[in-house]
Amino acid sequence: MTIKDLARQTGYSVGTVSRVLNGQPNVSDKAKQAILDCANKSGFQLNMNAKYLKQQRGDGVMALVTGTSNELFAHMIEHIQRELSQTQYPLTVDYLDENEDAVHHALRISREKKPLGLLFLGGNSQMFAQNFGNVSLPSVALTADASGLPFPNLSSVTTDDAAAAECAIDYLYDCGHREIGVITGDLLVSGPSRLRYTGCSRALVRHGIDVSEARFVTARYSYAAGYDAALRLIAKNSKITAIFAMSDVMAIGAIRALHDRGLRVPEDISVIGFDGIDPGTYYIPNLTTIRQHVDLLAKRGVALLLQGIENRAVATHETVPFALVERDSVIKRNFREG
Amino acid sequence: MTIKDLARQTGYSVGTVSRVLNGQPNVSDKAKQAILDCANKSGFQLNMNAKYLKQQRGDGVMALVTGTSNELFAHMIEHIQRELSQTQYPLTVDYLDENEDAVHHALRISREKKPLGLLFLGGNSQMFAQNFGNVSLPSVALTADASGLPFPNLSSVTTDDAAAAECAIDYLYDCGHREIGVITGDLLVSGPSRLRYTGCSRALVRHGIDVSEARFVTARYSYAAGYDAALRLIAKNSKITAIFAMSDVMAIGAIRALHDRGLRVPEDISVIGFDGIDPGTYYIPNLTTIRQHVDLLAKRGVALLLQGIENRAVATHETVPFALVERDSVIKRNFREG
DNA sequence: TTGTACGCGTTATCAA
DNA sequence: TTGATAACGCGTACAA
Repeated sequence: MTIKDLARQTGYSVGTVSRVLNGQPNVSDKAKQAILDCANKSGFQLNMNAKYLKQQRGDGVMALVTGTSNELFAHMIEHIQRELSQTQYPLTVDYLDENEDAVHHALRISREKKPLGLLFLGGNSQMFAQNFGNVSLPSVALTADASGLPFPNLSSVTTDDAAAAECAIDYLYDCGHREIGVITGDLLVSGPSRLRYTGCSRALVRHGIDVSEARFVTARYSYAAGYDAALRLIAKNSKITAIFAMSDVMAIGAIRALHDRGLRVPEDISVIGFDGIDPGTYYIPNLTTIRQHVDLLAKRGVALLLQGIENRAVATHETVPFALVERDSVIKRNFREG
Repeated sequence: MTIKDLARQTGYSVGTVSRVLNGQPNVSDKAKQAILDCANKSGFQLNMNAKYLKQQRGDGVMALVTGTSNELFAHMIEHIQRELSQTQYPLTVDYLDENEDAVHHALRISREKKPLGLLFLGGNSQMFAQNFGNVSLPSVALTADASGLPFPNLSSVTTDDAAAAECAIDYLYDCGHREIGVITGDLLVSGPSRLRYTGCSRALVRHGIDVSEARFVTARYSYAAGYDAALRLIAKNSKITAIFAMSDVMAIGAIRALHDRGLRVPEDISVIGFDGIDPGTYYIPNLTTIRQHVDLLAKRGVALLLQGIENRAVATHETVPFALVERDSVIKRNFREG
């Protein structure tokens, strides 16, 4: 079934059929009726390959999500969808593997589907630095800070990761914790992790706590890695009374590990996470965390993208508020020292 | 950058360039070198629209995953990937929204990308029943039983959901529970849920427990829905000592709800889940569950697909073993009655 | 071993 | 308001 067949069956030409199918003007109601009827009856679908091949400019925006099962991004996509549904731009989402190069993919997409704009969820800034120069579409990076990058068409919206991490450490300190451990993401590949590390250091120094290597362990963003990391951390430093994990997923893995070692959370060790995803809400103990403002991230991201598309606005870099969510995985210690 | 440009730059013709890019024979090493060099240097990428449009038959298989953030399917995809990497068939994965029609999408894919075979993860059997007649590619449904359907090109691999649910109820019974509640999926849309319901009934009847409406509540497969469902269940039937939730996600939501009502799990109420996904492993209490054999599901699914592709084998319907994973969310009751 | 030319299904331009 | 026809970028007979 092609538009050619539709044309033959209805007695019109492919030109007219195409115009009807794309809702273009200058078609008689009679033709529209006949063609639409026939299309529905036969379950006709346009071949997008041909459409994209011919079309020199699409009409939607595309979101590139790096890292499949990522709760945070999943929610963000929902909000983006909602924002975009207020506009005329359809959204298409592509899911990429953790280790795929989002920018590389963006290049292909630009040529093939020719969207009006690009939304990057995740992906590390090194990718952007290296290859983004070749993409010419208005783009915005969500949760990856691009403010240091020299691209006039790449905006970004992020949580202030450094400040947020600082807030987490401050909170632990205020609860009386002095021996604080941190489970970080991979500082080499994750921009947000680096920023959060910076925030941690700043807070620790400010409180007169040494920023020794013994406080930090690195992990991938998974339950299993968090589990493992917690074990390494308490092996390295047995006096720890509180842990800041740079994601909720790692925090949950960590709590489980402590539990399996016979340590109670929060009575023996407190744990604070980062992100504010669903599973933390349903965990026992209810996970104390720094919540990223997912809907604002989405809302501002879409707004900046539209500005880029409609006003050719130059790249802007925004930061969005976060929130400390006090729940049950951090406890106040009785402390004598201050 | 098109193959035309590559041809011009290297002095060869588009025919030769195309042959090189597709690794076809009858090309001089010299030409191969020159063209590949030039392609790499310029970061050339084939336009897949044009490729698919022209190609009358692809060379890979496609997996259609219904329901984005679904842990079970995410793992299954990994295993499928692994299986397929042993073969010559590249895998492409498409993620569909919960409420999209996978078969509809399959139809489009068949025409546009022309894969050799289709793998359906999720999707309900009503879709298959209604529209699958139009797809002619060898296909296999994973976790959706298609044995009742009259399609010679649609195989299926499932866990024996009825037996598995029966096992869950038996286990609760053996642990001394008599007042058992069940959180089901939507019986109207979910085939597996219906089968599990059947298994539940069978086991309850066998144990002389009434199959009253008061034991059952329906929920979507989410934490929040599980939470809500547990509340409804204990409101309906306050004597319940054990709950079988038809997914781990619902089970976790349920445990949280019970916890918030001041009920301890498993001391006051036991909970058993279904699936065997990661979060259950890291939950506290460690979630007792019926584990689906994800890697076998993947392995057999791929095997059946290959048989369909390579031997035009007629559809086969298999069942794969499950496992009762005894962990900490179910407790043995002291019971007097037997 | 290489080049030429046609067609995949659509959009878009131009003439009718 | 409609119809013919030229692209879009590629694969592939077929000819050279």
